[in-house]
Amino acid sequence: MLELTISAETEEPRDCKICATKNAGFNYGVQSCNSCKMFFRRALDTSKMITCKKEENCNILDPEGSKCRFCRFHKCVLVGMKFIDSPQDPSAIINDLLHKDWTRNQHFLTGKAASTVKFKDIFERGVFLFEKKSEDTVFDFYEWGVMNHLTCINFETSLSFMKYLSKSDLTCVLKSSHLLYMIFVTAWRSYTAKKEFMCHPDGSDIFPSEVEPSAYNEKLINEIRCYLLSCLICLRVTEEEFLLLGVIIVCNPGIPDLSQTGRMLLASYQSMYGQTLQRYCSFKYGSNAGALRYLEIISLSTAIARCHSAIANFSTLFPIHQPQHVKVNLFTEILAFLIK
DNA sequence: ATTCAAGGCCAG
DNA sequence: CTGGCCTTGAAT
Repeated sequence: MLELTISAETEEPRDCKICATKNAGFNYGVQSCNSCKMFFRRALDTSKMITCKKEENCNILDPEGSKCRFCRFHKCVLVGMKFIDSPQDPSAIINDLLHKDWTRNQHFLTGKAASTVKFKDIFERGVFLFEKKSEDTVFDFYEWGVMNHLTCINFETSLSFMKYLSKSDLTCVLKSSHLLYMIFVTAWRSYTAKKEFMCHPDGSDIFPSEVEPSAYNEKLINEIRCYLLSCLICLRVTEEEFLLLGVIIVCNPGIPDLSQTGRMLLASYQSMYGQTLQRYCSFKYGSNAGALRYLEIISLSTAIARCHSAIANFSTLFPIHQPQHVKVNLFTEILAFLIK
């Protein structure tokens, strides 16, 4: 009787939660064999993309599916393997973001989109090719807009957690979060240039020149131009706060259509960046004022969402009020895809 | 954590 | 078919 209970309890739960090998140990917080531990460690180490050649649902338990690195890695995540070293050094995280953001801004200020860029390539994973633009190049609204999209997407996809996401999850993230992030970047850029309304680096408008402001509700136009920017000015947002809130927005796990592993991955990274922001705030403002400050910065995302919704309203009204000025180009294609 | 031999995969 | 490169799992 006693013997039966022991054998029943000791044999089953010892299996590796990923590949079902007997006599698994305990690694990364999960019952797992040594091979899966090594596999997981290596998958985290490499900066290379891991992809599935089939449908991203290979069965790790059958010998055929067990060869798929993507599906094995995602099963590791699914059964709960911890993939973030905790706790992370806040200054290392911030420095990494500073560097990525600097690169984004350089591309935006000095580059132009390569002529080969097509709409269908934009939301795929990969590095965009930017060409140097000459000193005397003058961008119109649409050219600034395309560069803003491309450089922001390039930044977003360069974030460390993006390489873990499946193709469809990557598309979900970009489709739901990219425009919010780009709006925030545009407001930040105008804020650092000490402007009182949103504009491009050369001071040109964030509306196409053919837009006739009097055809629209003045409140709507002002909301897009000024509301978010006035929040940044009012809060005197620092660069670190901008960078961290930016990634917190990009790794929002609450967006629709994500796979379960995608949600878990994003949630962990969002929490890591959130903790970094908390620690930054309490370091900079003291622990009491820091807690309040953290909430103020987080609540900026409401202002970003408000601007986003105003832009969505505007782009619905534009073809109604000024149908003769509707254009089809790369910028309007991207916007239509994001707002639909 | 690092090292190593074996096996798989791809290009020539 | 062959050689080189990469991944893997077990041993150190």
